[in-house]
Amino acid sequence: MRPGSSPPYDPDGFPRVAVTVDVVVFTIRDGELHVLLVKRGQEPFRGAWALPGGFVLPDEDLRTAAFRELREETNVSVGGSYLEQLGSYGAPGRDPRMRVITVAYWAACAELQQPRGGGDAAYSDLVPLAKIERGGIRLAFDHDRILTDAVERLRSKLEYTALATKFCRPRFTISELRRVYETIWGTRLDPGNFQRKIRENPAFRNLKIARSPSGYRGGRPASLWSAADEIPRAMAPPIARRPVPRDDDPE
Amino acid sequence: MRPGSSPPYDPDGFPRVAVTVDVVVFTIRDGELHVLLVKRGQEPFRGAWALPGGFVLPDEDLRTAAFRELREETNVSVGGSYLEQLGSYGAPGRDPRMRVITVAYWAACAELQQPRGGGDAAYSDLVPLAKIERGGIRLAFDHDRILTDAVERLRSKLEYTALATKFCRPRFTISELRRVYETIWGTRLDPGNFQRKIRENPAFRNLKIARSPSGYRGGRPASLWSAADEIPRAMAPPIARRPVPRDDDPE
DNA sequence: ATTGTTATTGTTACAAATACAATAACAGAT
DNA sequence: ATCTGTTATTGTATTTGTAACAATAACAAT
Repeated sequence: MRPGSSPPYDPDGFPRVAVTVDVVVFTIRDGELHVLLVKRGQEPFRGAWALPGGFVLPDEDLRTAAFRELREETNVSVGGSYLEQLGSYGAPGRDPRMRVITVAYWAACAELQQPRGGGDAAYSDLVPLAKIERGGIRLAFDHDRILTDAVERLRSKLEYTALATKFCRPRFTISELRRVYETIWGTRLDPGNFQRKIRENPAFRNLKIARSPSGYRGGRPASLWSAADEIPRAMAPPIARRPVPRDDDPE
Repeated sequence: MRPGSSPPYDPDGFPRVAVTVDVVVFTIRDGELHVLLVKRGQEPFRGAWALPGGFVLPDEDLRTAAFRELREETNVSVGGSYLEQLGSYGAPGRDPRMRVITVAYWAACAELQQPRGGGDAAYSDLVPLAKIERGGIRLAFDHDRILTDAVERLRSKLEYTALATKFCRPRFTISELRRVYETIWGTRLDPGNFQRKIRENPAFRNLKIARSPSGYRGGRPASLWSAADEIPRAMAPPIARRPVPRDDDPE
């Protein structure tokens, strides 16, 4: 049935459902993958960690709503970042008060400014994903599930797009890029082979300038690279994810 | 903002938004990829082709709603088929009457029974995708866009999952499976190499029985196979999609 | 038996990924 | 200046994977 017909269950012609957006923002800080969370200032789940998000306004695009809620609740703008729709979550009862369907987005960001709570969020901070995955933190609503799905999507999208560049500054060295992969996958990659893969991949552009000497700790200066496209496009061939030697090997 | 707070723009605490589901059902008929469509019996877009779909009921899961609307509008049940969420489409103005956000699903089916219109659908039929892609048919709302996204997802998911089995009966021969790939990709695949790939892939199980002699036109009887899992899981290695020699080669 | 058709297996050539070694380019210490 | 530590980058041999296509096997129909 569509609006216009008159279903018997609702005099208004359609059921009352609220639509929200929630955003999973990933960033790397101190060599660890972090997620941007808010601490809820309202019931239900008051005081619990949750994904930033909220209502879609009457004349607002879903994506726009995601950007806005993020800014309102965390004071974070993810302008040049990658933002993609993850999917919708609408199980009845996922919000104890009423029927709420949420459209989840996820983003990959370089160097986030320090978040600051706002709106319904009492507080906001970047939380290490490892802490959540170890079970140390439980999220409100079904946000655990949303986060799990987002992590899976992030890990797999790293393989076949140039998404990893979004975790770097506009100009980066190949080993910085490699460390992004290693951090998110929890693996170690061969520097030589990785070098070659990036060099031969048209999704990356060599700027042919050496890294400025500021803040580096000896060794041959790396040359700087940038992503060839604003939007991380599909790479051929992909970067293979190794069978995961999970534990950090001591060499 | 979340329900519970009191935004100034709406006395009820949340904006009035309708949520629908729409379903893209793919099947192969007469060696051609078809999509299940309905002919609209109501304004707007009365008489135009559209994806089957409609309102989510107050206590209904999104996926359940997709199954239900499909049954109501087309009389088609996609029980053992693969049904996956595609994404949500919620641009303001995508429905001329009011704000409607739709959650789109897509399905891969073997051998559909003949559809029959019902509910808001005056009529329902399987339409060859080629006809739509050639511009012969325009769909209502933003359903063209949804369909395009679904086709893209289908084509790429064929590569790295055993999804193609869902277009076959529970037991199938390798060449039937190959024809599924060839139909959907519009390519020709080497029978020998394809054979080997399937045989060595743990996502497929050899039943070690030959095809029953009914309805076959000479040649060595093929042995029958089935999918190893109910849900098409990721395959390693993937089946490579060839650079597309688009035109059907005359040999 | 012969022919036509499809399934299945083999073989070879080629392309790509990997492991690992070697070299290059620098900073800082001696 | 030379040495040492560190990182970037290139080279190479080996392994692995893929593709093309030829050959064989198993049947039905004639």
